[in-house]
Amino acid sequence: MRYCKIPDEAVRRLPIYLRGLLFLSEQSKKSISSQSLADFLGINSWLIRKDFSYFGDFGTPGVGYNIEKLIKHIKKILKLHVGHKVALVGTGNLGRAVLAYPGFRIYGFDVAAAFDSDPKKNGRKINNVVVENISKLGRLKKGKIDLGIIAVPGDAAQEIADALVKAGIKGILNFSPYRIIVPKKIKVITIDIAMDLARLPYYMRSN
Amino acid sequence: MRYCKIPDEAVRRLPIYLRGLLFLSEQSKKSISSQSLADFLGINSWLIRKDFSYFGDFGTPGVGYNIEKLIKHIKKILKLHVGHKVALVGTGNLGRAVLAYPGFRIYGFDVAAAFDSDPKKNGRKINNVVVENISKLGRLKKGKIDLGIIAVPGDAAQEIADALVKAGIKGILNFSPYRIIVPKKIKVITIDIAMDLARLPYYMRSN
DNA sequence: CGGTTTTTGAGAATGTGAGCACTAATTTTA
DNA sequence: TAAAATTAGTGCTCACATTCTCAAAAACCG
Ligand SMILES: NC(=O)c1ccc[n+]([C@@H]2O[C@H](COP(=O)([O-])OP(=O)(O)OC[C@H]3O[C@@H](n4cnc5c(N)ncnc54)[C@H](O)[C@@H]3O)[C@@H](O)[C@H]2O)c1
Ligand SMILES: NC(=O)c1ccc[n+]([C@@H]2O[C@H](COP(=O)([O-])OP(=O)(O)OC[C@H]3O[C@@H](n4cnc5c(N)ncnc54)[C@H](O)[C@@H]3O)[C@@H](O)[C@H]2O)c1
Repeated sequence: MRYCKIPDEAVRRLPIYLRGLLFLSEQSKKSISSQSLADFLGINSWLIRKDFSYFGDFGTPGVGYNIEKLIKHIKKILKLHVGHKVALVGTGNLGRAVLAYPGFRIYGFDVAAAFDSDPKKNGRKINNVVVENISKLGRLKKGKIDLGIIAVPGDAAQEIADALVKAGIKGILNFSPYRIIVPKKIKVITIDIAMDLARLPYYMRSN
Repeated sequence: MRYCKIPDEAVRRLPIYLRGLLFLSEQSKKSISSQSLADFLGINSWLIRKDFSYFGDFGTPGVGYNIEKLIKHIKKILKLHVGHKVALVGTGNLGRAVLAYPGFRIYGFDVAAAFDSDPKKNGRKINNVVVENISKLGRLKKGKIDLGIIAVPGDAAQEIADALVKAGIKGILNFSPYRIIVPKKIKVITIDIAMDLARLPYYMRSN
């Protein structure tokens, strides 16, 4: 199974594993069995073993997986072994929450630039990042920023996406509920909070 | 295929359809073909037809689907035909963004209560909702609130989840990156923004 | 009113992932 | 050193989801 293409669903789980392993690493644990990790994360042990086996032999039978080795490898697969700079567009309520959130750092992300069209917001400093005018977005190219977060109203999302692509961004995290169209080589992940909330009642038991 | 169980993946798409249909309805459109809807939403037409066919015959060959009828039916399936009141716990950056967001209303949600443990935040009014002390969470039962949103730091998420369940909540939207354990009949949907961002670099083309 | 176009709905084929069971490898223990 | 215990790795099966194809149904048009 080695050297296979990693299934999308497994890729989706890798950040979960990574967060758990980083936590264990901080506690100075050296290795862990798939069963213990399974109990810790609430994921079946065989699924963990299968996922890990997609990218090579890392476990030692009778012992488990070397945590540091695994962290390094998962980071490499997710391309998180190098840090990434992120540009945020839209410093409204959600955008400010993103700017203030320290939790992106464990994955090596640095929200290094922020833009807004509202002149009243330009110049404000949030978490050491100065909010620039949206017209400055083109200058991104020099900054080694390769990811963008869209937190503007839906009807502005497409034009911002176009601008980000033009500025050389390789991936976009989109919070707006609008579909955005980009060149095939650019990956877009959309988080639509209202939509996720909307499928919650479906699963409610009425009892 | 009528009266079949609807696959989870189809349920995940229903809110997308619903949003699109509500938009078209506002434009006074009466009916739409699966192909036009497909172009509009960026989803394949046969997938739309298959999803709709899970819950009955609604289309008219040669014409398409009646928009109002479809909206009503999708709402019923998602149990959105009755409005839902939502309790928010944690009025930090993300919580405040949720409170201020008007977009939940199209799905019939009303964020009707907010709680925080920080006394400095208690009593503040955000978007017509007064932030109450977390100790008041138990009183929820009288308020017909059936959904909860967790926007507290990860290490407090489990205790809040327990409190929400005790207060009679039927479903939880969890923004914290921690796993929370609840009785089987309670549905939890977790949105982990950092994790979604973390799998973006994987898809980056290095060209 | 009959032929043509549009469009649905369902079944078949294909692809993908989850779940399970078993094998093999390594360590621990007697 | 040999047996037992632990644990990783992988092949197999089943369920589910996507994709494709096509016949039947309805509307439209001349
Ligand atoms: N806040 C939530 O809970 C929530 C939930 C679901 C979806 N969303 C979506 O997330 C996005 C942001 O939400 P929000 O609550 O932060 O909205 P918001 O109105 O608070 O902020 C939007 C920000 O974008 C800026 N902006 C508008 N047009 C712009 C443009 N063309 N270029 C640059 N900046 C521009 C505005 O000045 C404002 O600062 C929206 O698309 C919203 O639909 C938010
Ligand atoms: N902001 C983001 O962009 C972002 C991204 C990913 C994940 N998250 C997660 O979302 C959650 C909230 O994030 P945030 O940025 O709003 O954090 P925040 O620190 O701004 O807000 C947390 C709020 O919870 C309150 N709180 C703490 N303990 C509590 C308790 N026991 N009961 C009630 N209230 C309590 C605090 O008083 C504070 O108001 C966190 O779990 C965070 O990890 C946030």
